[in-house]
Amino acid sequence: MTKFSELKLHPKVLKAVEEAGYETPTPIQAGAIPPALEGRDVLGIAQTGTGKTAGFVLPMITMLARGRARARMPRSLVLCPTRELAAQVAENFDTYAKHVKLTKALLIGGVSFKEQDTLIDKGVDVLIATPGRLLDHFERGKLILSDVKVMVVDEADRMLDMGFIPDIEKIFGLTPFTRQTLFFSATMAPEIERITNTFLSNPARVEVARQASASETIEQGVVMFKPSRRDRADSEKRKLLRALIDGEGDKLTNAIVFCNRKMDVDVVAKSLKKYGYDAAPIHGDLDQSQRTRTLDGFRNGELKLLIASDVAARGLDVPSVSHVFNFDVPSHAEDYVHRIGRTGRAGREGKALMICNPRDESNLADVERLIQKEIKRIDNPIQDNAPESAAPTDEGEDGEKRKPRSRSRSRSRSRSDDRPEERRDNRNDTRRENADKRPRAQDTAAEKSADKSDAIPPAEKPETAPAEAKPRESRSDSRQADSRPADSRPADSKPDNTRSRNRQGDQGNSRRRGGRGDDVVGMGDHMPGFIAMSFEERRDD
DNA sequence: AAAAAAC
Repeated sequence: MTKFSELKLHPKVLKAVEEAGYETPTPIQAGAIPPALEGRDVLGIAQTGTGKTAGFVLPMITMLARGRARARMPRSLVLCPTRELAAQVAENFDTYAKHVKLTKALLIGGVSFKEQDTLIDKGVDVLIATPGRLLDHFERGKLILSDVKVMVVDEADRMLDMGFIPDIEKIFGLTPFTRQTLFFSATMAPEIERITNTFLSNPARVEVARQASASETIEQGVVMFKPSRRDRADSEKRKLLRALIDGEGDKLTNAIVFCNRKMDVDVVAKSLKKYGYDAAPIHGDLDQSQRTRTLDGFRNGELKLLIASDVAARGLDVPSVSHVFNFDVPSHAEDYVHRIGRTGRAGREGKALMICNPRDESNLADVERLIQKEIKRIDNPIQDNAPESAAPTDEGEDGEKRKPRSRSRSRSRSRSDDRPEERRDNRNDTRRENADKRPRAQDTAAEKSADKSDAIPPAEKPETAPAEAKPRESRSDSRQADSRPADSRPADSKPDNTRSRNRQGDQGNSRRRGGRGDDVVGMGDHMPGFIAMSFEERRDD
């Protein structure tokens, strides 16, 4: 078997590789490094987790070890589809170029141009970039790509998915015809084939088998989830997730929870946190510093649960994730492979559990067709979604109060004092006057029972926290009025503005929160039935 | 249907 020492890498690169603890290259490395060092174009077809990053980083450092970059004229260029991936490639350069004098710049969006400009001005050997920011620099005239000797396109199929191909073609056009190109893709879609035919010249084609590990070393399971009621589907699904997490016990050292939508990433992360889990969200709408911080924390082991959109599905190198949870069935089957590929890496064991909604069953079938394997059905660990479960347990609050109460609440609510001024002003005058005249101290019980913090939008509605997650006794006195158990309204949940509106006259008892957005303002006593339904219910009707 | 990426 080939060893790194036989690959003609620069001795200083080899030294760094050995110091990092590697001796034997992976198949993609063994296949890509020699032709790359000969100056040939390389077409690498490999999944994530196969070691392809080092497959281009090591030969690049070797080739760049001689010579120096001129101002604004980088000597090499690596393009990545996401910022995290670009950052990760940059780290690889740090690791393997530590004995070589090499300058690099990371050009990604979401951070200021200034530092990037400064580096470019001084001249860099390696430019690692996401396409948008690279072109941005170029268009501002800060960057000259005519001295690029090596260009790498990483995760090309993902670039395709993300609509970056025109940008990539443009960038190809800005670099010299004579450059060397290293091109990596997990699949060879027709469009990718076209690009490679256009921009690669007689490439060495290196293909490694589809990650066997994806379906073999990873234990997979799926829970077919049926909510007891549609309006409880979301919270029950989160409860199921918690049960799945809990069920893994100590075997779960760290995990990624994938959701299909950014909004769900936020909601799930917030919910888990509230229940005392060590969780944080990552997706493309969060600012870059937070993304970086969260990911760093996760890598360091400071963060246990990473709740992620598909920004984290591919390419991210998180060394040892014990579990992957798919909160949703991915709608592109191949995303499933990428997601679960975050666990069971490098021969370690991994476990991937998924929740499947009834409406996602066809997606599940697609996934199974792709991986050519049936995913084991797991019983729903929560057997008692039925009413009685919702009764006296810690779930009680969440389950019990909603529907029956909502009618009367919504009625009395429309006359109560808890509305924000501007909204109250929209209501009819008599009513407003009546409401306003009434001294607070004499608020009727009905009104009091109405004026709880129900304005919390569904996404933010605190779920009842379990006993062990009951922290915050300290509540500001302005809130003491709310006799709901302190634990059911965590201080860090969003609706603070809502609460502060509700402060005065708020002597109510604990009973009336827990609704969703089913209270209506401005409709007097009558509320059309459809208003109380979720969007889903309306659509289905 | 959604996510990602440029300001």
